[in-house]
Amino acid sequence: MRTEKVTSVDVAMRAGVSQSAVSRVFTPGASVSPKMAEKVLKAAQELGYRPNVLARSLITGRSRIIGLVVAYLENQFYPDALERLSTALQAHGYHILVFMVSNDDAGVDRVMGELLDYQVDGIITASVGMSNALAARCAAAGVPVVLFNRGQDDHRLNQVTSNNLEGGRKIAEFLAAGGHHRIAHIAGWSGSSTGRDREAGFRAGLEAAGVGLATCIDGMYNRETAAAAAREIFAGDDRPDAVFVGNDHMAFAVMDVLRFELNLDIPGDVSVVGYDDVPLASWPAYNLTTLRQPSNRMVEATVSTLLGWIEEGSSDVQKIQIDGPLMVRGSARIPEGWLDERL
Amino acid sequence: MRTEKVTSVDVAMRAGVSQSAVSRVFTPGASVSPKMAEKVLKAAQELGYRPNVLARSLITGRSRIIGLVVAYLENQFYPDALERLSTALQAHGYHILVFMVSNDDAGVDRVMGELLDYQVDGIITASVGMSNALAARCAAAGVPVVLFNRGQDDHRLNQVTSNNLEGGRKIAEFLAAGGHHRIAHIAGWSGSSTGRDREAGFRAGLEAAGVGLATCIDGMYNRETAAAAAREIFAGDDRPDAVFVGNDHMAFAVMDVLRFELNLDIPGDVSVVGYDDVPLASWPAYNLTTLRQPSNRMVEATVSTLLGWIEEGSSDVQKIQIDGPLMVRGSARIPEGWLDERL
DNA sequence: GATCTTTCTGCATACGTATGCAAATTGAAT
DNA sequence: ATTCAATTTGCATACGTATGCAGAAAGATC
Repeated sequence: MRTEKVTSVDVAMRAGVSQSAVSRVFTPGASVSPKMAEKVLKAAQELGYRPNVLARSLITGRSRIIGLVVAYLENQFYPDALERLSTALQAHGYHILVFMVSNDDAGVDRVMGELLDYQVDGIITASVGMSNALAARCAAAGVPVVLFNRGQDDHRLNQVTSNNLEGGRKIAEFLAAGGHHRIAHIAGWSGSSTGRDREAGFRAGLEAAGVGLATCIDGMYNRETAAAAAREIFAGDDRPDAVFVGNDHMAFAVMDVLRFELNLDIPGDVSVVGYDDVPLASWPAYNLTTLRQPSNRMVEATVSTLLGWIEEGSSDVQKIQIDGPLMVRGSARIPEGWLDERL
Repeated sequence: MRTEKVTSVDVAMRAGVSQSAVSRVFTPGASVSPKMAEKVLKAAQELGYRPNVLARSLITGRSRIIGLVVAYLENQFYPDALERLSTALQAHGYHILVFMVSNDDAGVDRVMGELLDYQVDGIITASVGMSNALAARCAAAGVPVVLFNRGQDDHRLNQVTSNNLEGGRKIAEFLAAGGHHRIAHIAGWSGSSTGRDREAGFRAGLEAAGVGLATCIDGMYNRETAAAAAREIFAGDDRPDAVFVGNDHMAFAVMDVLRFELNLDIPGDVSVVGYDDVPLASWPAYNLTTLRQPSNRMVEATVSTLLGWIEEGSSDVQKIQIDGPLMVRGSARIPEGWLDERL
């Protein structure tokens, strides 16, 4: 069953030329005469030859592999991003090697070793942080890193996020304008920059509008935790009339609790706002008002940053924040005249 | 910024031994004395040496890379499977290289070339078919293939699916027992074995129960197409009282149309049954009755088949079908006594 | 046609590792 | 201590490709 591979040497013999000639024909921009190219391509065709990427990488030092580190794909935002990233990189001749990881330092640490073993040309972490020691190791290995949807202070790490502060602020403004009085927040994981920034922006926005924040619980970006938080917050008599949930994935769980366990009407009794605008948010069953993270533009920025470092040897660290619009739908009361103003 | 890599030669020099000794220390099962191992590991530690997987692959002929071909990650079933596959393979020291592809022959064809260029040890296609020419090419290259959630006649291709025929039959039985009279089917893509088998099983089951199939439209595994089909089927006066939708992903779209466009009650006016049991199906907003594809067991079967071929040189082609239970929830009328019988 | 440039080709070597073989070391057995 | 077997080690080479260098071929110029 094991099959003899056809190599550049085989092609060279068949075409009656040297191995280097074959190599050059398959190396864009190398110096080859038209008739040499023709001979070689013909022979290659006949033998079914294709260059061995791995062998090539050994000498060029380029593997055309990008390592993607990701903690979980349950939140629809990430498969969506993965699909876009993969497609975009594929168009540039790169491919994604996937590393699933538990989102703690030990897990990331272990995986990062394997990652470097594969001689990846670059690393994207999706919603995963990185110890400074690791950042240093990647830098030492000459492998550029882009944190996707996660911020971090380290001066070696590129990062692409939405403008979470501003996003939180917009949502506060929207809810305040809607005349809500008791506003709650089920926050994103406080161990993540996204969670912290959205909360900070939200708090700042409320303060600016002169409205207080009634309650705030960390939802850990987890469905169960968020559901439990919702039960707790909405148990008492003077329940909130609005809640901003740190991402859509949790917001769906919260809406399920409010509607099906507590029999509350959305948005009649409570307004719910999420963050991300995953596809599901726009499906009628949820119809969730949410702040869009423009994943297409985030992916674009991620890819161009990464390729800039890899192919053009760039070395200025990018900290890119991308603004997204509030997608006003039916899960939250819409302030008088709000939609008109924005047309 | 480019950094000199530390190689086995560097370690050898530092430890005062030969390069081959270093190699052996890092090759499980090789013959090395304890004190040699100690010396080498110490030097390796100090220099931060780790073996280069790519260079290793050049000589062993094993890349420890599995190519995953996938058409789209919108249907939650696939990110879920991807996560499980990646985790399982990681535990065996393999990693997944992702290839996104449009689900037509040309797309698959193009991508399969790139795939082989990377010298992958095996290929998994998720819900993607493969021309016989391609199957032949992979066989010729000695690369085993497992079709995940897709059947195909080719005798060289392993495949792991749920028992789609039986699943379709179970659903028919359930709907018939529920006393439905006008039963419709929005089928999975007829270009796929899963779509065809589920439909065939469903038809057979209905026939066995003496109930006719009112309408059947191909939903192409696509939300929009399925929604359009629902509008068409449920437009007239004598609308169906039940519909089996070829997968959950489409079923959600159908439920949205029924509820929010046509103001029908589920399951009061119409029963809806899906296929897959993705996580979303159990969320209260949909609470979808559906046939579970046990993705954990499907992944297990896929991984063990693949590793059997790769590591033990197995060569019997597996066509594995895994039975799944019907998850009875609230989207379809439950036949009298049905739940009791099954306890 | 002779000379000078330019373009093309082959030779040799390098990338980082694994492994067959023979030499060297160790240990056991006498 | 001597012999023999078993274990460990180093040497040399191979994997499949890219590339600097020098020589060959092909054009360009007069």
